[in-house]
Amino acid sequence: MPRRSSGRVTLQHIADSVGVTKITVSRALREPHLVSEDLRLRIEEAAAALGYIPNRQAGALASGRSQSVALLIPSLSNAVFSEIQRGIEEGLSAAGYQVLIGHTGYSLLEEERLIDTYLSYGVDAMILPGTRHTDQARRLLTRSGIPLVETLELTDTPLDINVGLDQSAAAVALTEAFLERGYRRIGFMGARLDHRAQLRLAGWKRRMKQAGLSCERCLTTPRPSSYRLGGDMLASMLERWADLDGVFCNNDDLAAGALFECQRRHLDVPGQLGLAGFNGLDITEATTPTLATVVTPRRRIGDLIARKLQARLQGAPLVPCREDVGFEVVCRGSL
Amino acid sequence: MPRRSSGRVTLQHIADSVGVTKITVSRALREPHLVSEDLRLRIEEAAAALGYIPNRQAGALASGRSQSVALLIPSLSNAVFSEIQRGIEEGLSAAGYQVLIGHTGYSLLEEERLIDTYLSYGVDAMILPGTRHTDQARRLLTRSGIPLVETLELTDTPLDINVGLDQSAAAVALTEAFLERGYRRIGFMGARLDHRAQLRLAGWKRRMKQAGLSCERCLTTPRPSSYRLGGDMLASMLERWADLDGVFCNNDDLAAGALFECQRRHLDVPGQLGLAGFNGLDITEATTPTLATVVTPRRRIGDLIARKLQARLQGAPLVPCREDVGFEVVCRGSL
DNA sequence: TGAACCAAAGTTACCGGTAACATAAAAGCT
DNA sequence: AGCTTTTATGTTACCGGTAACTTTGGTTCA
Repeated sequence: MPRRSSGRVTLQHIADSVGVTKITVSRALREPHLVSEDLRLRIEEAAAALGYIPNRQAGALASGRSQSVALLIPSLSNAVFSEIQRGIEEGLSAAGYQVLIGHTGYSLLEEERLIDTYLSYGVDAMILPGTRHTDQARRLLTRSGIPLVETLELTDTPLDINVGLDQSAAAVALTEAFLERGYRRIGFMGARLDHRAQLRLAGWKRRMKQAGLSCERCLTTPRPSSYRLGGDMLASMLERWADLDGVFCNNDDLAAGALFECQRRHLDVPGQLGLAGFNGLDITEATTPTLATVVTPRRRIGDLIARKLQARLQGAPLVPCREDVGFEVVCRGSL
Repeated sequence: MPRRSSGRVTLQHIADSVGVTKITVSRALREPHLVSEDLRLRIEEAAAALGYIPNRQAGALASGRSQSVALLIPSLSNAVFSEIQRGIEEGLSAAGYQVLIGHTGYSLLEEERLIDTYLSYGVDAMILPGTRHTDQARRLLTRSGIPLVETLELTDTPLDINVGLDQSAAAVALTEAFLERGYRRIGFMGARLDHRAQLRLAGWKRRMKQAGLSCERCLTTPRPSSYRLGGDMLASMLERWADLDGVFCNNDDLAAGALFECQRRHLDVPGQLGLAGFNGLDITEATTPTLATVVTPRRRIGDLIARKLQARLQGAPLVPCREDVGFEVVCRGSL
């Protein structure tokens, strides 16, 4: 296997073509003010003419900074993250960082594997979904010494920066909305229960118990959530608990699926059955009727993460912090 | 700014602790069969005990191979890609490759920028959405000499590997389905027309003209597609062309949004208006009625890309090739 | 006029690995 | 036994950049 000495243009090539040393070229490209106007122009010209592409691996190796940040998300198909990501990316790319995306498939073990991988890529910071990690993951993260962000949920013991919302309180508030409207035999439907989902389930249970109501009408599954699944689960629930008068769906996809199933059965929503989802995705405003949900300020989460992280990357000290971005219960047509 | 000589464990540390040179450690970890059993075990033990994390930048720099592949997608929120990606990732991660995801935001210029970035990361291959690129992008790609994949659409002049389907023919076939069912005043609705969408529009037009029907009932917008937008656009179209009897929606999101709008207006689908989407996402099987669509074999595309790419990465020569994965028109309840 | 300073380049060493070749000891073969 | 092979390890150089320090020559200013 021969070395790839291929056609790749290096700093040295530019240096030779201009008649200087490579460090001068490096400076001209990174810190132009340190190089004389005339020379700088000749170097830039030569770089363009030769088609120079910097080698970030070499740069990162030499400088100890990779100018990249890892963003771990549970699943690419989880729409909740696309807006968060947009905020992060806009903020960080302006500061010259590249965002590397990995997805954990909702598995803490896979998260651990990814942490290892991205550390070996030398990322300068890492953004994680959630606040629960394997012991080994915690060890790796702590040892690495890089800035960290845990997001979506809140914790009392953040590793570093924590930006999220109280999932459980949000679930309580949404359950409250059911109660205010007179629903009593309210069920809960959840798929692929990650920690956030479990917190929401706990919130629903808490509020139901507090109201002296039964929590038995609860159906969960480890399968990934989808529209179809929402419909199937609703069917099961109606069969099992014929007196059901409302369903708290763990997320908007399930809620939409449940709504479609109601339409199929000519079951009036919200008259015969109240429905609500969680997250506030686009679809909740589009269906007929529109879907009640808890809107999470995802874009703001992304922006906030970018801001906080930049400060840390620029040397702000590690002071574990916790930012509650809040939530908003939106009661649309389905309640 | 001090060098990050921090606590990071290197091959040398392991070597010192075991009493060998670092190349032996390197070998023990990468090519275990070349190192004696006893020594190998001691090295592995030391590596684990010290918490060694390899530095891929250094490895890539020295070997000229980064064991990573860039996957460019138009948008993270585009569900069409999540399955394609799953196939790619499963195939390539088994072969030890890391998939780096970037998103172009449907912009060829942004794609060009990303190509530059990922080349500077030294990726060993690149997977691109579509077959159209800026001149500069083509130049960069060709010069890089790495294996390339262009996907989703087909071209007669692939850069390297081309895996996709004939978008225009698929649109013709779907239009055909409208015609067979007696629809005549069929409109077309499209948002954020990337090249694939334009090809579909062209297919619709072709078939309509061939049938001697009008193509005037066509509404497009550069805005990103969403459920809401589908509803809004349908409203505009109904206002403008009161006699509309069917709408070919450029994708499933728009189709679902249009369906929701019909429900709001108590407009019977498919009785008063026929609807169809494109891609075959989960939602098309969930709505009431279910949505007609063209199902694209996304998972197969992903698998095929992984297979073809692996061959190239293992040294198969560059022989431009074109793989047509086909499509399937599925007429569900909305037609 | 000469010490102090600054701007603009250059020298050297090093980041943490891997390739390619070299060596030493053990094993196989006639 | 002596020669070739094989196996297990080491030596050296290099990948393509950057940090830190040094050199050179011109300015500033008392």
